Amino acid sequence: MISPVPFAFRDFPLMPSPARSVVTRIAPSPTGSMHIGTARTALFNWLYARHCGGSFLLRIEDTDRERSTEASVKVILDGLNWLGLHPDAPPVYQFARSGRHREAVETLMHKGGAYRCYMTAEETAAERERARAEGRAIRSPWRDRDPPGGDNGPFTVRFRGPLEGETLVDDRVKGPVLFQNRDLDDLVLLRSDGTPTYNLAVVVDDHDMGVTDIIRGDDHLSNAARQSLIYQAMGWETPLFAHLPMIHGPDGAKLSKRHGAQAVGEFADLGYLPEAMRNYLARLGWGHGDDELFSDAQAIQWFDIRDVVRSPARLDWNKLNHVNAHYIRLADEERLADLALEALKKKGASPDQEDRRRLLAAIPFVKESAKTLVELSDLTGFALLRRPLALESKTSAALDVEGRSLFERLVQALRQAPDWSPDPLLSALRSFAAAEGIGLGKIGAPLRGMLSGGLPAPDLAGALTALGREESLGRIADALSQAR
RNA sequence: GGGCCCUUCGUCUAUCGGUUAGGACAUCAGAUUUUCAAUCUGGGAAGACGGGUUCGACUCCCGUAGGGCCUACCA
Repeated sequence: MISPVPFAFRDFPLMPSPARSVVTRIAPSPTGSMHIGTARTALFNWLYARHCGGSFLLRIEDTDRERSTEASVKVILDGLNWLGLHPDAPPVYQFARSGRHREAVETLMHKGGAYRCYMTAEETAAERERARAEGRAIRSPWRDRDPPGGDNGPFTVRFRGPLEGETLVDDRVKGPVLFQNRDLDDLVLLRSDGTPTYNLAVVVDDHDMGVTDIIRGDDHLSNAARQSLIYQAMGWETPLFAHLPMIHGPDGAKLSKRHGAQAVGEFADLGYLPEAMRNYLARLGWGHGDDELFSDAQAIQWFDIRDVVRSPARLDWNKLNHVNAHYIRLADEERLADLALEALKKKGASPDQEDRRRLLAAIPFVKESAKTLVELSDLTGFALLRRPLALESKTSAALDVEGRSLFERLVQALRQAPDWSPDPLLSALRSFAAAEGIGLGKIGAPLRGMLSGGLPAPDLAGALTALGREESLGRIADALSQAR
């Protein structure tokens, strides 16, 4: 159970220019993890708000007291924070506003827009079955009954929707969508325990929060019709709707655990950078010509709700990896070192300052090829090994009498290098091979083995530089004496 | 069952009646080569199907098929 934190948005001047500044919101329910689709919806709301110079709000939809938990609220807050999508005001907790919701229902009852329904759970279930069989919406017998006198037992409050006519949802991504009012049922506004339901609470909160543009998943498209009716009954201006297609797994089915990841926290653990997620997610369902890799500033500048795609998209790990690799190359090396350190800790290691120093030295030589932070930390593993390294058999095999003397000469050549950095080291290696009349491959493989102990490593000059002069020569010396 | 939404290369997408249907990821071939990767060059790859409308349809309309959402005192 979460303890609601009351928040009055009147305290926060959200609309500096009250005229018609854009207000968007993300409204997740804290009932588990934060789905990647929710993250994308948040991203689009954020991009749109930023593009329009409006505000982006967060509302926690915790009216389901059974399923809402405080831990899930934290997951949402952490997820948005990690993604860098910071709301412009403290979160609104929906449950804390239930008094206001009841007040709205009260108003609606006075206007004749709602009524008490005394159907029992069994009666409702039976009516639902009948309605389904007859291919019509569920109807309550209490709709047109005179206000019942006496005690008829527990009741819900239902919306009295129009039986005729039609409701247009002029969706900005789906286009105009027409609903026949007779197909819409009288939804429950207040449960028999007096708590408000979702469809009522969204409308009241969105109105009170001044939300001008509702951008959400298209699983809410038909709800938009019901909600429009409530706005009208309340005499409130209906916001603009934009319903985003959903994100599916690589196989086109609803994205779930079995597709590798589903929650934003999992993507973080898998080693994806938040800026890569923003870029990739932006391209899922939205595009700006042929642009694939772009900054937040560009996305904000370019974002237009009219360019949002109508059809659902599938999560593509290959492309995500590609985008992530791009941002790893761009990332600051100190930051990457810290992130790689975290990845190491998650694997159970307990790296120290010396490890961080070695990591940082190696990162410039591996950041070009790492697709994720996990890979990045794997690729730097060779640098973290402590002397003496265990040699692979194929390495020691190359160190027979002849091999040892070859590498002793190589050590001399390396010592002559004017500077311990990639270019001089590479030319030292090349001219040594030429002087010996052998190919680089002849010395490359064993040398790599001596330096990395068999772990993946960058190119030779890079590996030597990453390790530094002392460590490199030390590892070679270890190997030579070991092979003796 | 009813209502609604969706359908361009394997994937993400461009096209907004007239294009050799473009790009990106993936894939294949080649180059490079000191493992793996990265990188470079090149290739293959698409309008679900059937009807219309039109001089001309990926683009507009209708139907079919296939996905999806809603149809809760969940959100």
